[in-house]
Parts: sequence; C-alpha cells; structure tokens
Amino acid sequence: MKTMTIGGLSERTGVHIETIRFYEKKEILPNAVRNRGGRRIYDESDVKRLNFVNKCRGFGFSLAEIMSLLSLVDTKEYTCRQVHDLTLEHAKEVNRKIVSLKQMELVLLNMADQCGLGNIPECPIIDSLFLD
Amino acid sequence: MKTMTIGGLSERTGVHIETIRFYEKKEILPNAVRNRGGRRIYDESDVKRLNFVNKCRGFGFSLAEIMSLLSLVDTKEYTCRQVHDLTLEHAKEVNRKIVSLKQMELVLLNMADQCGLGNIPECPIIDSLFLD
DNA sequence: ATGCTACCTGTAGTTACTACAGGTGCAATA
DNA sequence: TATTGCACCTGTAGTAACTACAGGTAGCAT
Repeated sequence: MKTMTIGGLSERTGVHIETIRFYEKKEILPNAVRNRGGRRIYDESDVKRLNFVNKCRGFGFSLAEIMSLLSLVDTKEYTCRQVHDLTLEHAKEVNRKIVSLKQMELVLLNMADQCGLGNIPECPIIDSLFLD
Repeated sequence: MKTMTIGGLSERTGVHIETIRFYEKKEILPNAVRNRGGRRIYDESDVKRLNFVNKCRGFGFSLAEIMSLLSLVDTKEYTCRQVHDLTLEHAKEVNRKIVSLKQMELVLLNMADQCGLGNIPECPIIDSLFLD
C-alpha cells in the first residue's frame, strides 16, 4: 500500500520535490501511482530506488550511467563482474579529473607565488595570462 | 588595422568560431568591428584578450570570474595584491574539489574491491547502494 | 557568371537541476 | 459546513558554457 506523499519521500531521501518529479519525467523513476486526487503516492521500494539514484549521483555518476545501471538491475541481467567493471571505469574517470585539477592547482599556486603583493597595478599573473 | 577574420582568430587561439561569437554576445569580448560586408574583423589585441579568456577557462575560472578580472584590467583599477588574492581563492576552490573527488575515488575503489568478480547476479555494490 | 567556402543571425539542444506562475486537493480549524 | 492555508499539480523558463543546426549572404577563384 502506497501512502507516502512526494513531500514525505523528499524528507526520507533528502532529494528535492522538484528533482523527484524531474527524475520521473526523465524516466529514472517509474511513473508514480496517483491517489484519487491525482497526487503521487510512494512506498518503501520507491525510497530504496531514489536512495540508489541519489547515492550514485553523490559518487559522480551521470544520470545516463545511473539509468544503465538501473536497467541492468531492473532486467536482473547483470553480473557482479559487470557492475565491478563499470565502477572501476568510473573510478578511473574520477582519477583523471583529480590529476588535471592537481596540475591546475599547482599552476595557480605558482602564479600567486610570483606576485609581489604590492599595491601597484603591474602584476605578473595578468602579464603572463596576456602573453601569446 | 584589423584584417583577421573570425576563422583566423579561431585558428590563432584554438577557440571555436561559435564560442567566439558566444563570448561576444556575453560581453566577454567587445562587439567586433565589422568590414563593409558586415563580417567581424580582428587584430592582435583581440588575439591577446581571447587568449587570456581561454587560459583562464583552462584554469577553471568561470566566465563570471573572468569578466571581473577583465573589468579590473580594463579599468586599470587593479593591484597585484587583488589579483593574487583572487588567484589564491580560486586555488582553494580547486583544492576543495580535489579533496571531495579523492574521497569519492576511495569509496568507488573499495566497493569494486568487495566484488567477487563472479558471473552471478548477486553483487555487493548494488546491494549496498540499495540499502537504507 | 558560377560555384564554393567562410561567414552571418537566430534558435534549439546539452546536463542536472531550480524557480517560478497559476491552479487544485486535502486536512484542520471556526 | 465554510474557510483558510499548505502541499501538491502542470508547464515553462532560467542556470553554465557552450554546440549544432537551419536558412541566408559575402567574398574569392575560376
């Protein structure tokens, strides 16, 4: 029996109401069952699914990736190895981002380091950025 | 004398033609001078400014941040210290991203590690994501 | 004169939401 | 029972930073 309102689901999962409706429109969540008045009603299985989606988002998976994970789950046509590989693939992607951000950080810190901290308009950062 | 076409500017800077027009619309670049036929023409100062914008984007500055940097430069009302502080601020932001990505990476690798790599449907990753 | 390419404008699509506007269900209070 | 007020409804527009397209024109070479 579904009795939870969209507001209740939102509170249980920490996902904004608008985002829940957005996920439904994008077919990440199934079309919600409605009560007589036309309002969405949910139960524990909806909480589980939405938590899954939310956790995956927290790990940086895109909605497209989450959809493919969910369709594996929905059809039950997944193996542990498939999920393992997808996860590792994603971890590699995350690592690539880390590496490039680290490089960026280094350059920024170096640039800042070369500043005289003076109150004069000349600034080596601006100068170097305008070069070439 | 401006003689460079938008295609030339694009080649010189590595910035797509559409992006150059987009920057103009967003007022990051000034409205381009036009030739008799109504086409945009550029010179070396435009190359410099666009390179500045492009480098900043490469360092992860948002267009809004770049605009504020450029307006400092345009009005010549900046000091080395101001630019230094903005740069350091941004470096901190980059660092925060790195930290959270590292956490994410760790969790993903741990999850993958707990997999049996088997061809059975049961998978601890899926199970743990569906919990709570 | 013809044809080709580079250019022009304006609009729509991308990702993952968020923020409205204008209208309705539902539960509690007077 | 009537009314208030909140939670909900749909649909659209806005966000960032572009990219892609459609339908039309400039300019150059042949």
